[in-house]
This record gives sequence, C-alpha cells and structure tokens, in this order.
Amino acid sequence: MAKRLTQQDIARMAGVSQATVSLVLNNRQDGGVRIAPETRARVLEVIRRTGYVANPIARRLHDQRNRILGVFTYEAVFPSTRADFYQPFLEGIEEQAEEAGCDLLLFTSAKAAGGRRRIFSDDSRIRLADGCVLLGRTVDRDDLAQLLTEGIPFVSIGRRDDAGGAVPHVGADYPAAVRDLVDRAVALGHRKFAYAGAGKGAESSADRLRGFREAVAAHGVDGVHVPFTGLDPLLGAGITAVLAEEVSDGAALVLAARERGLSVPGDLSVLTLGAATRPAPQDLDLTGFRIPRREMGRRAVQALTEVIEHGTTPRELLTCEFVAGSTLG
Amino acid sequence: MAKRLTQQDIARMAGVSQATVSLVLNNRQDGGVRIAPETRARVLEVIRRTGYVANPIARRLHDQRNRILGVFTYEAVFPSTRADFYQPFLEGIEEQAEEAGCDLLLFTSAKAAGGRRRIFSDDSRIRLADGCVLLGRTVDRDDLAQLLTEGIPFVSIGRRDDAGGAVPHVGADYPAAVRDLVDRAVALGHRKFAYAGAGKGAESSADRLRGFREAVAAHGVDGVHVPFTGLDPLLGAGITAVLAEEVSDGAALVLAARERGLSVPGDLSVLTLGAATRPAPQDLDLTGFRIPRREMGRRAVQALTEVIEHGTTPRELLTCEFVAGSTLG
DNA sequence: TCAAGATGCTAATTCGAATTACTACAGGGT
DNA sequence: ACCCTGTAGTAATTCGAATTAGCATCTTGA
Repeated sequence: MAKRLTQQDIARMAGVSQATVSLVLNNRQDGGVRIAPETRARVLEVIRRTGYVANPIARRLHDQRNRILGVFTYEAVFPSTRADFYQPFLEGIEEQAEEAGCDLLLFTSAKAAGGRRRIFSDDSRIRLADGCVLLGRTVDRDDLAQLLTEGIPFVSIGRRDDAGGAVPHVGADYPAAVRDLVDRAVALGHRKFAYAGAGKGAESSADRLRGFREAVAAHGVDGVHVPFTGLDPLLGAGITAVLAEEVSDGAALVLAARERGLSVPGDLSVLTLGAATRPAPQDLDLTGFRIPRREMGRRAVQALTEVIEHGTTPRELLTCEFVAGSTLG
Repeated sequence: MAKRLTQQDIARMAGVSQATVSLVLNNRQDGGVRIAPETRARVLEVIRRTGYVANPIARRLHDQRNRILGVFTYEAVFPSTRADFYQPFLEGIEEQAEEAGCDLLLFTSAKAAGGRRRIFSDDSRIRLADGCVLLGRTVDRDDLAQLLTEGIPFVSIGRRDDAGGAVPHVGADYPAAVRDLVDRAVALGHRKFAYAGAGKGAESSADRLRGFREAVAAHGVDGVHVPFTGLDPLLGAGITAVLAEEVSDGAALVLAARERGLSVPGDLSVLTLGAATRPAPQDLDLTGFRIPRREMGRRAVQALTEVIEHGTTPRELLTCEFVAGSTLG
C-alpha cells in the first residue's frame, strides 16, 4: 500500500517548510501571516500535481472536534421488524447531520449484555463522538445518570424524567395531543371515556395518560383507565369513546366492534395515540394524531449541536398533528 | 463542555505515567513489558470509575485501527423511498459489525456536489474509518480509482469492473441466476426469449444480460435483447418467455397481458431479475430469483475485515435463490 | 559480596497538521 | 550608525495515545 503523502513531503518538494504548506492549504492571510504569491503558487502546484489531501485524522486531533455524532439505540436499528419505528427518526437525524456537516456513528459495537445494549460497558465507545442522540422507547436510567455525571453531550429523543439531573430531550407533546382529542370528542357529545393501555412504564405512556386525566377532569366528564383487554369490558361500562395507546390495539377494537355488528364511530368512537410497539394494519383510517418523528430527529440533532457548543440543556416538546380519520363521531 | 479525559489525567489519578496507562489499556505483556498486578488493578479501577475511553482520533493517528467501519452511499440511506433497497443490506452490515465489535460510520457529511455525493472532496473524511463499504447501484469510477491508488481498504457491495485495478467486492451472481431461469424455461419447452431492460450501465445490469446471452447460446434457442417498451413488441415477435430486468417492468407486463385477456404463464411467461430501482407491486407472485441482500451486507463486512487486516482483494459472488412464483409455465 | 538477571516502570519519541512566537532581512527616516 | 516598520518565512509546540529504549531496584547464584 503506497504510503500517503504528508505536508512534510509537499514541503520538501516545494522547497518550503511544513508550516508554510499548512498556511497555504488553509489560505490563511490573517494575523500577520504572509506568504509571497510566487511561493503560494509553487506550493499549490505541487499539491495539484500530487493530488495531496490533508489527513483528516491529524486535523481532527488538533481541532478537538470530530464532527461525528453518535446514535445510540438499545437494539439493532435496521431489522425490518423495527424499521418502521426507527426509520422516520433516522431520516430526520440524517438530514440534519448532513446539513451540519457531521457524520453519524451508529454504536453497533455495544454488546447486547443480557439481551439489551448498554451505553456504558467495560469498553464503552460513547466518547468516540462529539455527542450522542439516544433513541428508544425507554432509556436505561443508570445510563442517563452516568451520561449526566460524566458531562457527555447528549440529547434523548423522547421526553425523559430526571435522572440525577435534568435530561436534555426533544419529545412529542403527548399531554397536549391527548387533551386535544378529548376536547374534540367532548365537543361531539361524548361523556364517558376510557384510556386503554399501560399508561406507565415509558415516559411516553405516562404522558399520554396524564393528558387524558387532565382533559376529563377539565371537562368534568367520566374517564377511566384500563389496561387493554379487548372490547367487552368497555362496552359493559357504557363507554362511548376509547383512547387506545397502541395503534394496533385501536385497530383491534375497531375490527372487533364491526365484527359484532356495531358501528364505528356510530356506536363507539376509537381514538389512537400513536404508540407503535407492534405493527398495525394501515387501512383502517383511525382518528388520532401523528407523532412528528422525522422532525423530532432533526430537532434532536440541532439540540445536540447546541449542547456540544454551548453546554445548554435543551428540553423541547413538539406538537403532534391531529389526524381526522373516520373513527370519531 | 467538560474537557475530555486524557491518558495523562488517568495517569495522574492512578499515580503512574501516561505510558503505563497505555500499556494497561492495551493489555500489553509482550516484549519485556511488565506491569505489577496491583498497579494494573489500580489503573483499571480509575478507568472504570471515570469511564475513560481512548480518543479514537489520536489512536488512529498513531496506529491504524479504530474499530470504525465506514458506510458510504451515494444518496441518503434513510428516506423511505430508498429504504426498501438499502434496508436489507444495512441489516446485514449492522449484524456483522456488531459481531466484529465495530461501530458504523455513515458518511452523511459528504456533500452532494452537483446532486450526487462524492467520496473525495476537499475535506474527505473517508479516512476516519478503518475501511469502508460502498453501497449503490453504480459507483463513481474516479472514486474507485482513487480509493485503490490511495490504498484505502474498502469493499463494494455489488460486483464492479476494474477501475485502474481489481475492485474488491461482494456481489450477486447474476449470470448464474439468469442462466438458471433460462434453463428452467427451456426445460418447459420455451424457445423464443426476450431480455427486456437496460442490460448496461450498472455492472449488475450488464451481468444479467451476459447470463442471458450465454444461456440462450448454450441452448441454441432464440434470445433477443430489447429495451423495455411494454408488451406489444414482444408479442409481435412471437416471444413466449420474457426476462424483465426490473421487477416493476415484469409486473407491468403481467398486468398488461392479463388485461388483454392473455394468460400468464399460459400464453406468456414472465421472469423477473430482481432489479428494484422503482417500487413494484408485491402481490403478483412473479417467478424469478431472490438477491441475498442481507447476506451480501454481512459478507461485505467480513471481507472488509480481511482487507483491513491482510490487505487482500476479496472478490465474491453470492448465489441468488430461485423463487418459484407462478408466472413461468 | 558482586555480577547477572529479572522486574516494574518511565522518558522520550512518533504519527500529521495547525498554530504561535519568533527570526531574518529589506528599506525608510533621522 | 541607529531605530522602526513591514515582509516572508520557519522552528517549535500542541493535540492524545502507542511504542521503545533504558533506568532504577530487587533477586539470585556462585
């Protein structure tokens, strides 16, 4: 393998010093730096002839910045089963990274110790990057705490509870989105609501349930929280509008109701809250909201840039867009 | 931003020299290097406590390994329009990288100069990685040549013609796959074939056409090459079996034939050759072959590891699996 | 008891480029 | 002759980690 040319080589060929080559290469004119036009031309000619390109590694070593942004996920991102979830986020991340002139480092080397990746292991490579975007429905709290104490610049996609300190994040404003759905349903005459789903565990689940509770309280209407167990318990309780955390659960409700000869939304309205841990049928035209995944990816990278440059702690919730659908009436 | 820890810092904390930290970190025991167990333990403890990781840039400057593998694509990988194409490759790449304990660097910073990314620009970052996987239907020949002359380890996914030297690649064996299809069709009685598609441009297209020509020659049957222009020219020429380079073209043929009251495969057999530059309907059950994309991704990373470690020039074609379908008879 | 050998660690150098402080010299003014 | 200013360039240092030569110190064996 042919040894790569260095500035020293160029310098020798042009009969100048390495420093001069560097100065010419970076076209420096400021701060009392002067290179005679002929010298400059001579150096440039040698560079042109040899096709010399500065070694980016040495360059970065000096500049203290990599222009590398890390992306950490707690599972592999590409398998098609997970692709639907990660895809839009990554799309936004990639877009913004390109704009910022940064490369993306996927931490694929993180060993799945005990089935799940961990950021910090014996040989953590997290510091390879200037900073890191965290992606996943839930994030290990110990990992978060350690990121904070070690002062590693990072931004979580998705709101996160404090973990020994405020966690920088770019999330979706689930409370507002869920309140909006309830508002619309109340305006249409609904008075008995149910929230079907976990409502806890991940912050995103808790936030949705919180929005639900706030909304029913504000309107003074009935609202119960139940784990998702199918259609019967809901009908028995006289519910007229169900908010299903999981899209696939919402879809299941619609199908079950119709199978039983009930009309959706005539007899029952079904609203879906965007959680997609399982694949769901696409053809049901469910009413709900759209999580701005791609935009979240973009904003996360922007926020990360700020963290890296100014050490700020950005926390931001993006608005979810209402999706009219046809299951609310 | 909190200053990043250096070996010097670790050394101070452990009360040893920077050299010792380096030796412990790399677990060196050879060549007269000896570190007392207690010292080693003390250093490791500090490393563990602080979560210190060697700066890859500095490391790379000195030796030649980062455990970072680059992935270069000539367009953004995540946009959903391209996802179907890239996804399976990336899945394999990620899998194998994880196994090899390497991280993946996506060259998102490569500016699309003139609409298309280029590997080499004024400030090429290609050398951040230990080596690089190239992904794309076509690859810039100048880029290839420069990769070769600069001795940068890389592997192309997809066979590539020489570009001032043999290009390491992991491709699909299109000639064999196409020959196999022709063989099967001949065995079923077909004697007049057409190859519909570009048959040139990308190596993958040329390889398919070459396989076609070899096969019809070997069997002594009729075989013409036409650009894809719909159904009529084929019927006029008395063709009974069409091999459509593009999946979507194959699908179009089937639909057109059936619309005209013809039976597929009764009146016309349609074989598809797996090229997917455009989205195609999934429900037609076309006869053809499956490109082992995921496996290609895996093998490419394995091959790249060999290139990096031993400077070899692996060239390999993987077998495409026959897909029976229902459009050959 | 003293040289030989083993042990444990460190000083110094290297990688390639960027940057700063500084030198060397020319010409002008007094 | 002296200082001053401007010009053109270079030597030396820096970034962080890896490596090698070599310096102390401690054990043995004769």
